[in-house]
Amino acid sequence: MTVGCTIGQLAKTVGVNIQTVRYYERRRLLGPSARRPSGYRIYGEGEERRLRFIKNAQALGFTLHEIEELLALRVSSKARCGDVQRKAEAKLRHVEAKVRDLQSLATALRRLIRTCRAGQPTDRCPILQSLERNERKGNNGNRKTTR
Amino acid sequence: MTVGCTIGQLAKTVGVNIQTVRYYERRRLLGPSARRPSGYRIYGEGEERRLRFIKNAQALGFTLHEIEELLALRVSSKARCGDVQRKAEAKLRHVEAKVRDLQSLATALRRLIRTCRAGQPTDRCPILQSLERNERKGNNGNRKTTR
DNA sequence: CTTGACTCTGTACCATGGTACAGGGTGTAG
DNA sequence: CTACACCCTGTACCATGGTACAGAGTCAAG
Repeated sequence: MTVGCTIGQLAKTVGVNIQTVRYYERRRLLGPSARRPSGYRIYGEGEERRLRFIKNAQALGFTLHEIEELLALRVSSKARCGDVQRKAEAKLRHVEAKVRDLQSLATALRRLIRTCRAGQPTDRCPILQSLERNERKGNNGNRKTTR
Repeated sequence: MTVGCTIGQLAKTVGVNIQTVRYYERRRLLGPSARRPSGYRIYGEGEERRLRFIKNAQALGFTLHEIEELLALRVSSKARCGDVQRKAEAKLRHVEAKVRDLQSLATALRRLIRTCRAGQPTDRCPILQSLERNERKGNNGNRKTTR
């Protein structure tokens, strides 16, 4: 199965837009294993696995650029598991920081909801006030946490 | 302090690009409190707080569009805690969902990191291998988790 | 041989969140 | 009065991750 499929078949089986597959080719992430004389792209199982790799890594929050690096690691015979591990750990710290930030926001929202006595004007809302602070304690000027 | 500062002073004290301040004005997020006869924008403490609000909310992963909604709540003098409460509850569900997404992502990353034996060549790296799988179980086709 | 579905390339467009000019006017210190 | 830093508007451009369309060629069924 999928021994020499077209771009449309590949896109369908993996669940991706055809345009997106071609976009990945422009980004040098994917590329067909061959072309028919007519110019039609031919994809094999390797390419299907590679495309799934891209989509799965993306679902884990990696950017296409980071995925490019992971793919390079995978291909490089010199690279070691430790290289991948370090990248994953960096991403994990990234994600954990964001979770903490969001949880403190959720806590603030819950507090607001609890303390909200209907009738009080919004200029005393604790969450809104908290967003005006300057501190940025845990997250020292480092926005772009996950993006 | 900051009783009638220019755009450059505002940008500097909050740590934002001048162009970005003007961009927020185009997006109807900020706006100066007044203009000098020459057309120079004048910003007061209220605007500084508002700008910090935007940056803090952004650091927590809110889009500019969502921030617009939060600001609308804060600014409206007619808005009551009841209004805020409903918005806050919606926002909370939003944030909680985001936290869940990110936590499952973190769990997946941790699992991968644990199983990684660092001396191994990358063609046997469990992280990379797992990224080729088809399953997508916890996170059913729901990418765009963080973006 | 025709028809319809599919593919090709190239280019344009979308949203998001900015950033960078160009070509002018303003404000103030010396 | 002159410099120089700053501000104005308008427009263009950047990256990211796609998506769409035009106009042409290809493939397989009937």
